[in-house]
Amino acid sequence: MKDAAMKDNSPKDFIRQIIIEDTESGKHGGDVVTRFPPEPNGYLHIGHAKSICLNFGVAEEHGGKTYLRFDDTNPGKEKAEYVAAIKDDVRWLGYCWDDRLTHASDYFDRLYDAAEQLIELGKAYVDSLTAEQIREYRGTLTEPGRNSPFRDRSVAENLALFRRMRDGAFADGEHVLRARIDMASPNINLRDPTLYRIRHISHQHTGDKWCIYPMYDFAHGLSDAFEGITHSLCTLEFEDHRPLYDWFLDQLKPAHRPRQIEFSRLSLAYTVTSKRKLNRLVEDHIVSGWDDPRMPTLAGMRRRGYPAAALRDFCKRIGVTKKENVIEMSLLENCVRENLDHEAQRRMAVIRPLKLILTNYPDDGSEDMRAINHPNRPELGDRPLSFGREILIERTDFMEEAPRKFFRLKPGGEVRLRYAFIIRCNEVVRNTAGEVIELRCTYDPDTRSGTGSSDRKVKGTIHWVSAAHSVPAEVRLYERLFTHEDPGSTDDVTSDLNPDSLETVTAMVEASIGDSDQGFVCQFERLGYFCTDSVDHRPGHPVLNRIVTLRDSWAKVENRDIQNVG
RNA sequence: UGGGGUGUAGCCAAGUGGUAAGGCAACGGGUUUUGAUCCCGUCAUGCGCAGGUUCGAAUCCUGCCACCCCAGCCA
Repeated sequence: MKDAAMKDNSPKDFIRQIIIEDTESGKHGGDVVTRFPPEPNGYLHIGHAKSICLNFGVAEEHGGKTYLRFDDTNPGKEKAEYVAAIKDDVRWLGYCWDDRLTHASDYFDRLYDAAEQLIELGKAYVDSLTAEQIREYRGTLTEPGRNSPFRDRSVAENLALFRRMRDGAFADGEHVLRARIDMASPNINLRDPTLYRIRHISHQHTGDKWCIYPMYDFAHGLSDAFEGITHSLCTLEFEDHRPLYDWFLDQLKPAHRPRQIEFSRLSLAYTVTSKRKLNRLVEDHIVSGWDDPRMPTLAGMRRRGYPAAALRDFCKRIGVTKKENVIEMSLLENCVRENLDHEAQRRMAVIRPLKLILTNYPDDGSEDMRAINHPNRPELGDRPLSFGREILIERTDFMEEAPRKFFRLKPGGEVRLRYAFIIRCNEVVRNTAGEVIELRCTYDPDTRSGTGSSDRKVKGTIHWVSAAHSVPAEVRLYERLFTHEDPGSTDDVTSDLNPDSLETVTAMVEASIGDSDQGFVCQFERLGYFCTDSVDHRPGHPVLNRIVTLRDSWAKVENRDIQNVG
């Protein structure tokens, strides 16, 4: 009964449909075992989140297991720093691999044995051509390749040579081990792919134990088999590799036979998801690091304040198909806002302050207002908010020549200061340059918020902060890092960088922000969602990252107001 | 010019022979002491194109077209 009620009837993507068919038919004894196999050569980005949520999600749905496996077959590109960061990111996203943390390098011994087995089967040989010669012999997309002159070495000779490769008898590049398949195959991956290459370099996990390293195609499918992976989910570019993936299983007949299924990568508009390019931003100090809040990495998004739940929701909403896709930024931001709207307490802040004097308020007077922490969640309580004669408001909340649809403050106009009084603007004070530097207003004492007499309605409500009771905070406002929707099409990402991607300003915020603990997330009324920076947080003078703006249309409303002036 | 994939709205995405779900975006309206949230409404006579089969086609057949991936001793 309870199970039926909890049954998820949402439409299933094609991978989930395959898995349901497999479990119902009893394939693999009904088990579901997946793996997330990153190469530790960089930090994880938003694109990896899709794979993580898919692999861990699909296993969870069937009471299955998921391995976190580091695909570390190419030392020199890989670092222990990256494996630590990847573990943090997967954990942060909310997934748990328990004791299933593995490395392709954990299987180097077994992989080596499998290679010898292939040699004995006559299905692999040591080739002594140079890399360039191998390329020439491979043929082209339209022309078949030619057999290497070393293709027919005897099993004994191959075995001897391969063992000497392992024992360090040769320099890098002198020999490789190749599969003997078909140099004329229309699928280039089947034209005797390389299985092992010589690399005299130390490995982030196995140190100097090995000087030969297996290639992805050879290591991956067998690692899947060793771990009992039932469904090996990978991206579309490996589709052509599937015949090879299956070939190894056909030759070596491991006890367990996994199945590779491909799906399309996530691409996000205006976002670079290439480790090589992201690495360059870090190396060139264009950003402060992999966790710079502008970076599309999971570490960057975490530091920026994106909730992990929002990312999980995003991955659920984008779906899983085989179609190339470009997801709009607005979908991600909607997921973030939706999650934050429920969680974030409301506060007031002023980013571009404009001084406002209440001429009929006592000179040294002050009083505490009550401000609720969340308009839709009374259980989150309220807080005192100090009011005084000198108030700071957002500069854009005042317009001298306002269009009719502008219902914030204008000369002679009335507006409510949220949680406080209705005020009227009587006088505009300018400096010698003619810029507005101060507003002189009067307040209506009968309109105090929360009192019975505060029924009087005005069209606009603006936020504010008391000059005497607010504290400064460093606030980072982010625009998109890249200017083009598909920055991946440009090889030089730096030419695509938005110079205005980061604006740091000092804002005046409620004192309660300055006192808040690390990790505080709030919505500044009418400014967007912010969080205290997990790295730079300083009590009393917090550093705040803007997570997302309130809504895209907000910017448009402001533009419309401005346009209407002329 | 070889092989492997993919085409449903501005962006995603269901749909599996019975008359085009849903989300984001956009637009219009209502509530609101945040121009937020929330609520209501509008948004594909049409499923890459052209034929065909069928009482009936996004779904089946044929032929085209477009786009993506593959020639690392990267993953």
